[in-house]
Amino acid sequence: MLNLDTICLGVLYSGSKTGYEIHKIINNDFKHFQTASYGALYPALGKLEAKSLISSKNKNVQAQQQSLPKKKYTITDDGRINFQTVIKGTKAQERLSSDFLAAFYFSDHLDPEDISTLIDQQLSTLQGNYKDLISVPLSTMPDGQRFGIRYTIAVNRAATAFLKGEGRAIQTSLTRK
Amino acid sequence: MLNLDTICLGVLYSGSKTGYEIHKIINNDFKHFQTASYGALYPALGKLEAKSLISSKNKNVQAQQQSLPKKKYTITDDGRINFQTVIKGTKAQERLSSDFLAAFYFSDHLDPEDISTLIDQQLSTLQGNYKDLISVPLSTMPDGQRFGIRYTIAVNRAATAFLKGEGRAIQTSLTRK
DNA sequence: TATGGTTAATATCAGGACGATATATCGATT
DNA sequence: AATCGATATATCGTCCTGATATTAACCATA
Repeated sequence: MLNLDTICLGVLYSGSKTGYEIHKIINNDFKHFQTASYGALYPALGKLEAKSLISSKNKNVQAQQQSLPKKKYTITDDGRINFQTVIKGTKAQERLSSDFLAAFYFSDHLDPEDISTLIDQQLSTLQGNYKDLISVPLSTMPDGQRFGIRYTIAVNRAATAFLKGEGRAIQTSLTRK
Repeated sequence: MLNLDTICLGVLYSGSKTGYEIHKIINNDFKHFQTASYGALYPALGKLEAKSLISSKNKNVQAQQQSLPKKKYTITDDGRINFQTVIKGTKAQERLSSDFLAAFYFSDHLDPEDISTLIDQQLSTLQGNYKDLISVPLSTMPDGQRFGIRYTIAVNRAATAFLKGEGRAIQTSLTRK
């Protein structure tokens, strides 16, 4: 699986950014396939800098001995080479971890209201994601990125349709017990 | 998110099992929503036993000082109570981490053959998953579990259909560059 | 101009989880 | 008797999450 190091290099490929900005990009633009916490991000950036795949420069020049330095990170030539190599070797792996499906697997231990709540929560998550996905400017983005968004929309639609069509049925079926 | 402790309790709820058996159940029956490595599983079982939510017994009685003990784990009454509580409080959260979509996001750095390979790999993964999903005995399983399988099948079908329908188009579109 | 609230920004830590590696046991076939 | 695949436990380095803490910059309004 791709690790956060590579994702960071990919984000920095198009221009220098602060850790905070990288975090925002990953958890907004990439959120349908990747997220990252600060607890993972800053160590990753530190490691990349130690390996000279990125470099950093303080935003405020005179703020030498500031306690929180506010750096801007820039990808190096080595970093670009490393990214190209890794991304070309990437396999189409993916991993889903779903509490929604886990809860359903163990639904013997739930009562009908719980089932109802789960379906409502899942539908609301799906609809939130959908809203985000259709709001991205498809026409102005690269083909590969657009393809990813449209793939994700197709999957999202199927999930929503299934829940809307069969959600009620499973609730009544489970209520009958 | 549900952690592995709860998943283990859920697996042991229906009967005593070895760590190896628990691993097999999670990575076969649960694989569409959860996986677990041994490196996560054995520490989790140790922790659960320390908390008296499960107990263990050596399979071979006379094998006291055996180097690898071969234990069978059993859920305790406290374990059952804990599981019921946690599963009832579960929210419909899920997290996808996809190298397939990440690679597409960065497809500027790939050439047409790479794109081709990625789509083939993803289709083959989807078809493998599909085969597994339709081979489970839907008619004899609890409603909640069947619902989860059918939901997963619906999503899988949509993904496959999208890739089959539009995969060729994206390849030619990216080749034109 | 001060002050105070929101957003921008960096950092660390405990606890979970993965992936690789090592090792031991068992049953069946050769 | 040998050996091979399946069963089985365990640990370690590394990565990631989620929580928490702290600091800096920006801007409105009193």
